[in-house]
Amino acid sequence: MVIGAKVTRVSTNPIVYHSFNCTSDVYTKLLEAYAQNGALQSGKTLHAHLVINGLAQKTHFASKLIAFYAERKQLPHARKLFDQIPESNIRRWIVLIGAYARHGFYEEAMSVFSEMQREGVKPNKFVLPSVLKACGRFSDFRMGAILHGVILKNEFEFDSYVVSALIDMYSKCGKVEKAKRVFYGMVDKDLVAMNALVSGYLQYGIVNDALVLVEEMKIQGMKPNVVTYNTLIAGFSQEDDQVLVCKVIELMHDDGLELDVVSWTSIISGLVQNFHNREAFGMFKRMLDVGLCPTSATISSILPACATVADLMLGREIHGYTMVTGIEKDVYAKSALIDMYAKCGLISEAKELFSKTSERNSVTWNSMIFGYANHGYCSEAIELFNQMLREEERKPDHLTFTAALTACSHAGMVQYGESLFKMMQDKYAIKPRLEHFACMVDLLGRAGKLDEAYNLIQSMPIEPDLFVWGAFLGACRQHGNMDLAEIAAKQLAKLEPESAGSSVLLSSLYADASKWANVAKLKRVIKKKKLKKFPGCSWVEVA
DNA sequence: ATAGGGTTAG
Repeated sequence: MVIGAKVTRVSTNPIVYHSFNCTSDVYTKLLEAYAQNGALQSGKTLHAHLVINGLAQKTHFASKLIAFYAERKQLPHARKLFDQIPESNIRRWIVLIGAYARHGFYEEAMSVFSEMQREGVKPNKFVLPSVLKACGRFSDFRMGAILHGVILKNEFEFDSYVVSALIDMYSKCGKVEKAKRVFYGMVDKDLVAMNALVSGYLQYGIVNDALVLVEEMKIQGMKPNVVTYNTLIAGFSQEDDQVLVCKVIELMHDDGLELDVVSWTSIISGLVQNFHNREAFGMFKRMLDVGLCPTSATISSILPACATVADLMLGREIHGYTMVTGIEKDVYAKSALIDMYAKCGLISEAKELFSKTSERNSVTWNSMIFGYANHGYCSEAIELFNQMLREEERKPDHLTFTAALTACSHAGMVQYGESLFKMMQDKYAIKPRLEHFACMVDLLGRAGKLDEAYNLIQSMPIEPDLFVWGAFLGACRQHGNMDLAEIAAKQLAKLEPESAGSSVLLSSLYADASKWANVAKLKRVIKKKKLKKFPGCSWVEVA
């Protein structure tokens, strides 16, 4: 067997290894080769062979195997191996925590870090950036502040990786002042640290400070890179500020940089988020015209704009592209596709995608449950919700419960809905939000339990909004309760003076009750306030 | 080991 550059081409059949009676060296080379581009299956085969030869638990191999699985997002495999190694060495912890943080499992990253500390392993400067990242993404400021203490105590504050990660953590937690203080305390300010602070300013809405910082640092000789500019573009585009987006593009040109796929994706994403679907499609086309290939992020950004029957054709084309490129497997793109089909009413297509999915996150589940619930497949929605509860790797979140409660409300399942509302708080420690109260009011109200709905509203720990009162008013109308309807309408008038929605609803209520004089009076009020009723509309697809 | 773009919402 030849060992060296061509080692990736070696057969992955364990019988072949066995017959060659491999040495440790061969395994090491194989593992290193697989680490970069090996398929998951090849790695598993090699792993099996190491187990047979009693080598899997040797620290040297185990660390490499952990890294192999972690890199392919096989965190449960990585964790299992990790647990099988008795020896406690910080490298293993770094690999595992880093993998969790890189793949978005922030809670796991932090809990493994706590575990590491409980076992008496002292954090070093290599593990801290990953943990700080997890804190930031999870907005765990308390933990982040403790880590800041660890950094100072161990004199890690001169390590640029650690400090940049610290600034990023404070930025993500919305503690811009702290981020600023750390940045200005740096002796050698580096680009990554500056970019982290720019991102903090933007998230905090101090757009001008972000621009000023970049200009200031330019004067001091720092050269912004494409990451700096993309951060600015993303922030401005989300704010729907096309003028500033253009300004940044000009700055990029001045610096001799051109827009990359991340720049385009940021622009498209902002347009879609701000409902400029046509402009987003235009940008998407221009991006293709300049020869850039959309990534899974581009696809997940543009798909929500196709989630209407009128633009389904484009959505289908994009779906085709994801199948050809392999992007379809990406959990973001997959969830967006499921949502798109569901929103267009193509439940069976959504379902097919959902059932073929190997990797699902809460968004994937929620999209499908919402799809069912919003199209009247209430029992399917509830069934899927229960399946999610049974499959423990993904916990339901506040949107899962919104989706499930919506299904209950459409199906008139009052008791079950009430039990879910309770379970959400007691078992999953999710505080009810406005949308949950709105669902509950809708659920109780539709069932004619107006007093219970009203009591619920009055017991709310947060101020009811127009959806809550709107649901209540709708129920009052349905059941012809004028007294409670007037209470709701008054609250609505306070909340949404600029919209005529509640007044229109109230006027039809009065019409139902044959109080024509009141209808006329209301219509005058609406006219006087120049309120506009948004007409309902429908789309047909023209081939 | 650190910085940029992404999916669900009554």
